[in-house]
Amino acid sequence: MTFEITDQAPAERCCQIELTETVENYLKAIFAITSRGAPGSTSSIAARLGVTPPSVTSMLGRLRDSGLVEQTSWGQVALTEHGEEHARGVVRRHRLLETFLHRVLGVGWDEIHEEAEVLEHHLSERLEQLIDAALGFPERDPHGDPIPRPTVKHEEDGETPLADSAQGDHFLVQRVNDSDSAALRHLADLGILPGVSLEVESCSSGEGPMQVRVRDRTSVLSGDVVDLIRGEVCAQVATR
Amino acid sequence: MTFEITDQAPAERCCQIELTETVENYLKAIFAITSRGAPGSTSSIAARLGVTPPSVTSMLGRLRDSGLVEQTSWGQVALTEHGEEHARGVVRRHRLLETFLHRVLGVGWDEIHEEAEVLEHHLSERLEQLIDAALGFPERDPHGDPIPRPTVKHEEDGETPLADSAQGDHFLVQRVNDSDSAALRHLADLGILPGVSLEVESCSSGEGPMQVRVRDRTSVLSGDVVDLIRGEVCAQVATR
DNA sequence: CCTGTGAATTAGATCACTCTAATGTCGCGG
DNA sequence: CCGCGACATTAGAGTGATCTAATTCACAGG
Repeated sequence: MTFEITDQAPAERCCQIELTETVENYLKAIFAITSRGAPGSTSSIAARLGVTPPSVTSMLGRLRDSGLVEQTSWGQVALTEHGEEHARGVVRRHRLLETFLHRVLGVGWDEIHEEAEVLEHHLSERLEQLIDAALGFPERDPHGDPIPRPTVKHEEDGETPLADSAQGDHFLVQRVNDSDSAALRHLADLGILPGVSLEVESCSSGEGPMQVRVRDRTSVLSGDVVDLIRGEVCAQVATR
Repeated sequence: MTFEITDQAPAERCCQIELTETVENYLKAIFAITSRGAPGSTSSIAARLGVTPPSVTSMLGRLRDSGLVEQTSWGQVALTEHGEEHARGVVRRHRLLETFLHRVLGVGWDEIHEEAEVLEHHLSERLEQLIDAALGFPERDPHGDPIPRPTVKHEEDGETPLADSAQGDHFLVQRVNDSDSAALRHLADLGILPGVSLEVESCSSGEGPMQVRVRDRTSVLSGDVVDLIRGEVCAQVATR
């Protein structure tokens, strides 16, 4: 029986840890996992970051000591208020950068993610603000994902996965997960972008591939690709 | 027809060391020191990077093993061809970024250095090229420093230090060292920018302060500030 | 109620980068 | 020619981030 009380004052002894790129990536991973409702397990974090579970355990110890995460049950963690704030900041910079690179430098829809993935950790607050202003305080990035305002909570995952729609449904694409360049190119080729409406022509039960129609073109999307798309199921919709 | 393809990938062997931010900063420091003609001593590198001499010795060992520097005599190093190429790449990205931040985001003359100092290590080749093109392939950054072309050698230090000019000389400012924000603000206040011509009204022998006139305004520059300015001594010049 | 299984953790090691303290090496002035 | 001062290097240690291998833990099936 361990003495896991750790009731040390949750006072403002927040940041004894250095917010390195590594730490930010851990926070971002935990944020991404837990904001979808999934529990923040050691192995899920390890899988997402491409490291081994022991590495995660070790880092979680440091994050816990700095008050950025808290243990909820055995092997489960959640971000504290502080940790979530930092994580949202990283996401904000990521999406601002994507928007900036796309609009200002013309970097392709499918390439901005990798660039932003690096730069998000090295953008000063000043540049973040300047970019935000230069873009006219955008609310969504080119993939349709919402750009969190600084320190203001936002709804990360309001939309429905495409996989949840049924045959015959009309589906308004609002967001496309940006982590896979090849998939993004593929979707762009098919005309599947945020703001585009499509119709579900057939779908296997469960999580198989789907056949969808965009305007007059029918395409088959693999299950993996389907999982990247979120939006709204619409009873009746006019093609935009 | 001979098949002399044996030596096809010599570039592959060079990088057994990871080009981390730290390594790039060492290369940049050595480049900055040796391109001024000074010998690359352990302590000068240590001083420039704000680390202790033993740290430098240790890093130099790794750089030597990777063929990026070579020992010239006791405690003296110089960049190899490879090392210099990398160093110039970093300088190129630094100056491109300064130009970009200044022209596109309107970041102040005196603030771009700190931002570029971080971002230079995280700019992909693709973004480097896009920024270069978006700026119209600039040849000099906002401080007047030349932007090296990729892989093409350039003359780093063709100009004369202001300190070398004599009383009565007309001096065309071409470059202002970008490492000191406060000095840059001060010089901008005095109207001393690249492309501006000034007249030396008086100077102490050696390296003391100087009194200079820009248009109709006379200013006294401390020795430290004088050392930041490079340009050309002109017999006769029209104020631009 | 016990045990097997899978996940989490601990143990022990490595590598990069840094430090302080101790030692080595050069070159110059007496 | 010797020693002294300045500089470089070696020795030894610490931190961050990672790994593999061994161990511990929680829970479910028999």
